[in-house]
Amino acid sequence: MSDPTSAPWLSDDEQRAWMALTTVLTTVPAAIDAQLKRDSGFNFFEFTILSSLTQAPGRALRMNSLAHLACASPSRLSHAVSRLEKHDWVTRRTTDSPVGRWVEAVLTDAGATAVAAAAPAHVREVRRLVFDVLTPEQVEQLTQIGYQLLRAAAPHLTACMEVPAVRPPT
Amino acid sequence: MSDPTSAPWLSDDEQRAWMALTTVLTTVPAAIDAQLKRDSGFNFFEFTILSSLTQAPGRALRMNSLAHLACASPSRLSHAVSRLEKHDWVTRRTTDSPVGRWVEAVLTDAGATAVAAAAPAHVREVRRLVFDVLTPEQVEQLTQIGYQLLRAAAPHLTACMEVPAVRPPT
DNA sequence: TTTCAATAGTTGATGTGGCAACCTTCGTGT
DNA sequence: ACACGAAGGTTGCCACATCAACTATTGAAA
Repeated sequence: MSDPTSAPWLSDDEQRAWMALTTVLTTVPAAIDAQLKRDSGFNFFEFTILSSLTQAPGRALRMNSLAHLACASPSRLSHAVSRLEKHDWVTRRTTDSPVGRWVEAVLTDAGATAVAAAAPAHVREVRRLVFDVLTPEQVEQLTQIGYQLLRAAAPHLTACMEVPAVRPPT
Repeated sequence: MSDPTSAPWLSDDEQRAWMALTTVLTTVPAAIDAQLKRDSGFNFFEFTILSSLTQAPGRALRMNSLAHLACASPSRLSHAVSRLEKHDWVTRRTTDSPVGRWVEAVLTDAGATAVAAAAPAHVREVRRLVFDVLTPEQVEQLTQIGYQLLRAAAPHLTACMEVPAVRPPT
C-alpha cells in the first residue's frame, strides 16, 4: 500500500491505529469535560487544579508548581485560576518571605466542598469510559504506550506522571 | 489504597494509566496541531477536511458526509469550511437536483496543492510522535484499546474508523 | 550603582469549538 | 391547499486556549 520510494506513508495497520487514536483524542476529553461541566460547573482542567490543591499542605500551592502539576502553561493556569476565583472556589494570595515574593492559589472551603462533591461522579465516568471496557492487561499496555508517546511528544512533562490527580479521602 | 466501602476509586495501576492517558490527550493533539499550523497554516481538523476532499470523486463532498467522515458536529464543520474558504482552499457550492438541494464543499486547486505539500511533513510528525516509539505489538494493542474506548465514549462515531484520513498518492 | 538577564506571573487579542436558535426545504397527513 | 415535523445547514454568542507583550522582582555582572 505504501510507496516507500516517495515518503514513509502509514501502513494499513498504522492507519487503523492512527484513526483510533485521533478519534479517542477527540471524543474522550469531550465526554469527560461534558460530565464534569454538567454536574459540577467546572471542566477537567479546573477539576485537576482543585484536586491538586486538596492534596497540598495548607490547601495552597504556588502558581508555578501548580502549572507543573497540571502540565499547563502559566497563561492557561492564570486564566483558569481567575475563573475559579470568580466562583469563590479559589483565592490568590501574595506571600513575602526572606527568599522572595510569590503568588499562591489557595483552595477555599467552598472549593473543597465542590471538588469533594464532584469526585465520585467523575471517577464513575472515568470508569465507565475507560476501565470498565479494558482488561487489566490492556490497562498495563495503555500505561506503557502512554509513557512512550509522552516521551516523544513532551519529554519535559514526564514529571506530570508522578502525582496522581485523584486520591481517595484519607 | 482504594477504599472499596465508600466509592469505586482508582487503583494505583489505574491511576498510572489514567495519568498517562490524560497527559497524552493533552500533549499529542497539541504537537500535531502545532506542526501543521506552523508549516502549512491549517490545523489537524482542517487537514482532515482537505484530505477527505482529496479522496472524494470530483474533489467534492456534501457537508453532511464530510461531517461524518471527520467525526465533527455540523457547526464545527461549517465554521471550519468558512475558514478554509477565506484562504481559497475550499469553496461552497449549492447543488439542485431532482431529489433535493444540498451544499457541497469543493476543494480548489490551491487547496489540493496545499494539502499535498503538507502531507509528507505531517506523516513524518505522526511517525515521530507515535509509530517510531511503539513496537508493532503496541500498535496493535493501541488499535484495540482505541476501539474499546470509542465504543464507550462515542458509539455512534464508530463509522469514522472505517476510512483512513491520509492516503498515499495513487 | 547601574545595567542586564532570568524567573514568575498577568493581561489582551485572537482563534477555535459547542450550544442553541434560526432558516430552508422536504415529505407527510389532513 | 395547508399545517406540521424532520433533516440539512448556518449563525451568533459564549467558553476556553494560545501567543506575544508586558510588569515586577531577583541576582549577577560591570
